[in-house]
Amino acid sequence: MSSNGEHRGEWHEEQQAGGRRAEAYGSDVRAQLHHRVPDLGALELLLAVARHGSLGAAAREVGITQPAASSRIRSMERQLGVALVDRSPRGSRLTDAGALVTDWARRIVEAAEAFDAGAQALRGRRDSRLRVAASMTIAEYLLPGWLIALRAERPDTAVSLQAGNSAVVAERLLANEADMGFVEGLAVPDGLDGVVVAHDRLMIVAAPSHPWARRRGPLGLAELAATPLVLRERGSGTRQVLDAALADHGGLARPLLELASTTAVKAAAVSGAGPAVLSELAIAEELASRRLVAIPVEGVELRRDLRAVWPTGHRPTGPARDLLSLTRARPAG
Amino acid sequence: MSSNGEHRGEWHEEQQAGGRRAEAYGSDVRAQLHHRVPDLGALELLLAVARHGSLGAAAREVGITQPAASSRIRSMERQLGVALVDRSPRGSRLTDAGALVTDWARRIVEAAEAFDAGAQALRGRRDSRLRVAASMTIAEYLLPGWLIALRAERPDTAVSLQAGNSAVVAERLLANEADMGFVEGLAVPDGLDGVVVAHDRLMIVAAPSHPWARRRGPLGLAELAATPLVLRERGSGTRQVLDAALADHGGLARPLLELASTTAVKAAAVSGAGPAVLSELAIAEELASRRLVAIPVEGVELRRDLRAVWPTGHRPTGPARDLLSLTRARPAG
DNA sequence: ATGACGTCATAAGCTGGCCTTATGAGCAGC
DNA sequence: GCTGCTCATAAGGCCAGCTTATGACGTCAT
Repeated sequence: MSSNGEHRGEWHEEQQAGGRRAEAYGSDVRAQLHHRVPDLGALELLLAVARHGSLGAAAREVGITQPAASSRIRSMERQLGVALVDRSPRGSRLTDAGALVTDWARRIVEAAEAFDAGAQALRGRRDSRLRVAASMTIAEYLLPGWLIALRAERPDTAVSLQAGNSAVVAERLLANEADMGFVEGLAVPDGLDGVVVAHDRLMIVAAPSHPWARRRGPLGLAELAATPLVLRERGSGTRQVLDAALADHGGLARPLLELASTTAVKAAAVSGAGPAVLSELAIAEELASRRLVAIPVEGVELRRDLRAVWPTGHRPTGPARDLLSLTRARPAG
Repeated sequence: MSSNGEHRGEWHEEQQAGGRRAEAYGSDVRAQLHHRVPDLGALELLLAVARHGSLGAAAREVGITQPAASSRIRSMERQLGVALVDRSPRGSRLTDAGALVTDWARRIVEAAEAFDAGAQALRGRRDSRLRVAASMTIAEYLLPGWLIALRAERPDTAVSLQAGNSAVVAERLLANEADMGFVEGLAVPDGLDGVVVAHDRLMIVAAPSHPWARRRGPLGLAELAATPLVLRERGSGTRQVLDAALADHGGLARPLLELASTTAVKAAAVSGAGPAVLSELAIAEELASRRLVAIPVEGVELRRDLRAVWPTGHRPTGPARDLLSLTRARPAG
């Protein structure tokens, strides 16, 4: 957040043209996503239609009446300008375009599920059956998925989440204010036991337009160390790992940009500011869609262990064990 | 969806104190995501608040008034049961929980952007400046990201999209009803030229609970061939590649399940039905969150080339070239 | 100190979207 | 032809979210 506020800003100037309603909305109402994307309810309904092959059945699933579903799908088709379902007296099937739209919709709904799982844990009461404390990276990228999986297996487990750095996690666990913790970093904090549940690899990434994206061989360490990069600020977790790994290669060059959040670094890299170093967790989607390209580097593995932790001697039991078993890394590489 | 719905409900009971409503909706209203997840407009507003550090400024960005923003954020906090922003007379900053929620929200908004980019192209008129024909896999997973990137670089390029198999893509191109195509598969259709823009690797995946997820070494080819898998139906693109690759190892065992869509295969695998074979594009997120685990296999690379194609001799120019340059794979492996 | 400008909150009123119920029409199978 | 499924249309109600108008609080410059 913050920090990447410059290469935007061209476009919300005209929005305030001022005046009343018609003007207040400005001429580019449609710059807002939610005017062009159906709301979650409609998307859920569409997925239900895809599953059931019937508007009425879908309506029942989402708890509305058939006419409501009918009108909602219709207005979604109007909004998108695309026919989504073929209606017939014996049911409704998705059109080809509808199938595609449904797939895209599913991604939104999945993201919403992760949001929900996370938010629910964040609100979680102290009396939850499973109180989790986790580092930011883990809470942000991994935990929602785990919570969804946990919910699928043990629907009655109420989870609460507290996010913070390793020290906070340790403190919570030792004060018995959390049943299980997740930390990233090189060592297990004092007083805690733990197991590695995953590895977070730091990757060198660049926009596809960057020359490095066209290299033939992997990057040499010296070259990496000599190139100004987009980085998190000194002191951050990822920066520590990076500094440590390159210490005996002369250390890093002066950064091209130092930004305060993972998101800002990512945005800078995507927009072509320069090569950046980011957790693979943060960039899975950008890699898949080729908004970013991973640059192989010779001779370093910038790995960081992600661990589940608990107070020494108190192996997790009950819900905590359920969660742990979901997250266990497979032993081999 | 479904599955949960009981261990909550303490706190938005009172929101609809009204009598009849409660019944019309049925008792498990809250099973629906959109009752627990703020709508897109609210999420966009939250992101704007994060960027600007001020409710008023955020309100201006999204084109509403400050009181509207204030009330919207507040009701989002009520809905989630979590304080998201610290208000002060000199601005508003996200709380820790708010930062986390904002990160989760960003994923939803990004998915919505992809949806929007795709839907817009799908609706696109024949007179668009760039008419694209693409295979399903590419249209589903890759194209939205490319379109977002293209829009960022050339905001005035109107794109239209037609999805279909290789034959359809070829036909469109040759009839000059498309300016550029994308196909997956082993060969370039007759009459077309093309370049490889990406590689789609088929991966063997299983739920983390599956024994294969705990193997030490990679899987042998023979063992793979002997194990019933969850697969797409015979004739599908992924199935062809798989059958070809394993032909000289005795071919595949009888499938455990044959399903009609990638989504269905994925769902079966995640739910632990058995190991499945899926495009890496389809499972990036599941791998990152460990809902699925990739099983390394000895001695095969199930690769499939993804190519940009055009009628022989008509190298892409103008908008088509812009798009192509976004998608170009880097030469090395 | 005092006013100007920034922040956010509260109150009252309008409106549009989405829901409901009630009804009708098309097609399949006994 | 009846029964059961499908979807569509019409009329009416309610609520969420918007607007404008106002007030209170804090900071900074005069």
